[in-house]
Amino acid sequence: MTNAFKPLEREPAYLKVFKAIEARIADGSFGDGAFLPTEGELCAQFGVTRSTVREGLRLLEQTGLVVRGPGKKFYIRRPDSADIAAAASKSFAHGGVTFREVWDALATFYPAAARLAARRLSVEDISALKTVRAALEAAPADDHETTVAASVEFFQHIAAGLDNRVMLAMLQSLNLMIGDSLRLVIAGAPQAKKRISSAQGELIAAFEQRDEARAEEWMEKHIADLKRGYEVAKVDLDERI
Amino acid sequence: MTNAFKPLEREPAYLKVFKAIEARIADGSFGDGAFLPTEGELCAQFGVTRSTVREGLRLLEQTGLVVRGPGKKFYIRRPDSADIAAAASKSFAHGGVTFREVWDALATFYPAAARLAARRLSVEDISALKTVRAALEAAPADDHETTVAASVEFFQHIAAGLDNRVMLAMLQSLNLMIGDSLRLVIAGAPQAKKRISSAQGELIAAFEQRDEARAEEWMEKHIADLKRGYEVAKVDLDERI
DNA sequence: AAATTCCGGTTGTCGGACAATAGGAAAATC
DNA sequence: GATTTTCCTATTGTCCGACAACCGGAATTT
Repeated sequence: MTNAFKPLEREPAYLKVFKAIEARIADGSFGDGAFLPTEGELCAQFGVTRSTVREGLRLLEQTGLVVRGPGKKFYIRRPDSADIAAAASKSFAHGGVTFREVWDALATFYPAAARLAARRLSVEDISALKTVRAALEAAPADDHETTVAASVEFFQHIAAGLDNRVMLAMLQSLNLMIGDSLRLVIAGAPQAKKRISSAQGELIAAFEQRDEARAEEWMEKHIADLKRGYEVAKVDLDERI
Repeated sequence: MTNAFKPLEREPAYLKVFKAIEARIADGSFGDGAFLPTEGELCAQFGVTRSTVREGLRLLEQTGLVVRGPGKKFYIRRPDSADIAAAASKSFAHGGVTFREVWDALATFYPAAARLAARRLSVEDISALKTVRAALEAAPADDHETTVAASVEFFQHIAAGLDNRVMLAMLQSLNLMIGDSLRLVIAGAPQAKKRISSAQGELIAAFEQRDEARAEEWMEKHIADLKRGYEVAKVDLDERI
């Protein structure tokens, strides 16, 4: 029975529309920022109805390849690291990953990133880190909001300073996932702010001296410390995010 | 002019449909694997027409939260690491990241992952690695296809053995991005297969001895080696993927 | 009991319709 | 002439109704 026919692929038209437009965007037929043809034109070109075209456009929209304001035309926009990070962290949340997995990833990837950061961060990046830390220290002790924001922002700047969109997106998605829960940790541990500030100080020093080993070491400590705060705050690490 | 009205957010109905269903999936109202109501029912529940419902469903579909075979009902499916990795690598490609960025990320993250793997890989994982390596060695020297496949699969198994869906997805998306281009490298470098096999052997030994430092070191070497092959094959690392 | 036929429910696609709005052209105002 | 206002057109967001294709199961036949 080797001569049996394989089931022929019946692809819905809206999917074909999606793929066709996606391909054209990928190969650069539309410049960045260019407008997509109107729905009416797409109907004519593809020979399908507007309903079908619109379903295809919705697929495109969700991939982040095109965007539009209400009532306006679609325009092309390449997804940037923030988009990818947001989409990924959302998917992780839906996929039911646990806090443990996220912290695990942080503890594995961020020290390596810190090592690279010691090599790669520009002086502007480093002074931006100093600004973040200054904001942290200036905040009153009970201002948890600022502490959380400064803590995440510190990570954010390091990731951005690596000058690598792939790593940026990945580290950023980790940041997004811990961001909210970090609030609990910081609110629950009285001396959290002081310890964070101290770790940030060491990291900045290591970056300035281009001391990779020290940067890695302190990043490890910093993350382990934050994670410990989790246990103090009695958050179940095996809980879904 | 502080008392000015802010533009009121007019959210299209199809977006509301999307968000409503997404929220219900997230909070577990639908069990995993459960079927979504039919389009007709959703129309009735939301009080909108099928066209609108369908646009919302297309958004859902693209996020990977629901899937369906042709002509069948949607059912709920949590996105797994492979989905996230595929979506991310596609977005990276659209975002125009370069080979250099991907290799950079590989060289940063994989050695750290290897260190963790030395701690965490089960004996089954390790014997799976041995199987992959055996397949590589058994392949004829000019069978580039098998070499590429075994090379990627080796990485894949390490990532999977970390027992962490977040890291798995991230490493997997890196694997996807290099997969295709690795072909060039291996076809272009005569002794590539031998060097890959040797590195794999060292890595396996390190994993078996739970020697983190050695695992990290050889992973660094392995990746640097592959990357060097890139330069030999005269691939422009600053080219878009 | 097994195979066949039939049928209802569901999806994929179509065509047309209309209100709301963004953006530009034309007219009115200064 | 420059600015404001008014209008018009193109486009989107939504609706309605329709129909063919198809899946799955029930009813029928063998």
